Amino acid sequence: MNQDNLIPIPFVFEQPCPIRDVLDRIGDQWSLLILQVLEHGTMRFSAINRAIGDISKQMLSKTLRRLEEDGFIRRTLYPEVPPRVEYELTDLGRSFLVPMKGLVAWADDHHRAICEARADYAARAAS
Amino acid sequence: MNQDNLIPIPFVFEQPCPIRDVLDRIGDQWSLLILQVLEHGTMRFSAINRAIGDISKQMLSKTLRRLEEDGFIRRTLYPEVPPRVEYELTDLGRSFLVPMKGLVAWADDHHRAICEARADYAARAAS
DNA sequence: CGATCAAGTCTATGTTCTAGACCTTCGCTA
DNA sequence: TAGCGAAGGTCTAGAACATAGACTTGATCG
Repeated sequence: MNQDNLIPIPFVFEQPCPIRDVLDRIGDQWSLLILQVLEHGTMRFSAINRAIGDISKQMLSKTLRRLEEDGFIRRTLYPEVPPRVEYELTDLGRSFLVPMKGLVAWADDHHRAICEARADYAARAAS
Repeated sequence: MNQDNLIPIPFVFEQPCPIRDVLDRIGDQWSLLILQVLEHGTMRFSAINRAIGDISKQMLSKTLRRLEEDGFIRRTLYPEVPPRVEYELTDLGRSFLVPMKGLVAWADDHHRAICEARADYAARAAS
């Protein structure tokens, strides 16, 4: 019935799995980008919006809320008119930047190789 | 018209941006998970499927194709019946594991803190 | 009086993901 | 000899999610 005893699988995620839990939250289109932007200091909603450029306000709002929920960022509302809201990294968020910078550096270093791989793939697909 | 000269923004992504290019591809629900699974060696389609557990075949197929396109993994088809297809990391893919392991280690180390942050947030939301 | 600001939310529309049926070709079983 | 199951997918229908853009709120400016 189950193949697992016939064909051994080298690796299976236990469920629930802490890595998956974190990666599922952080591994989306926008979270890493937002954290990267906030590295440069406290920022207001619209400033983050403009820094990223092509994120919708709804998605930004939702992602910020999730990052706040997970303790990566702190949200401070100043009840002025018009309202002012500032976002900044928490200690947890700042500590996350360390492994993330490794990822970003890798991306920077290997971007050319990836582009070449894409060109190769396209060339092979065409033939 | 444009606020950028009135309110300085500490950070703006240039477009096109290599970091965004890589992060947009790798930063999805499944790519990191698949690469992590493949760290343990060459695997067949259905083995990856079972290792991850809750990915749909379509998504797995699509994500594998994208990873292959970007040069992270190599796909080898053995024209037997039934067909056998094996996936393995390329050198590029393996080099990516280095920064990724940092991320995974961080996730492991800080999972508890994140869970606490979530509980705090829920408690504050309830009150 | 009307426009404008910031930080969102709401809505309509469009894109993407999921679950599950289906395809192929062969060997095995009944 | 008819039918089943295997592997690695693809196809389809429906659900979930993302986007663009209008709308809100209340003080301030012209």
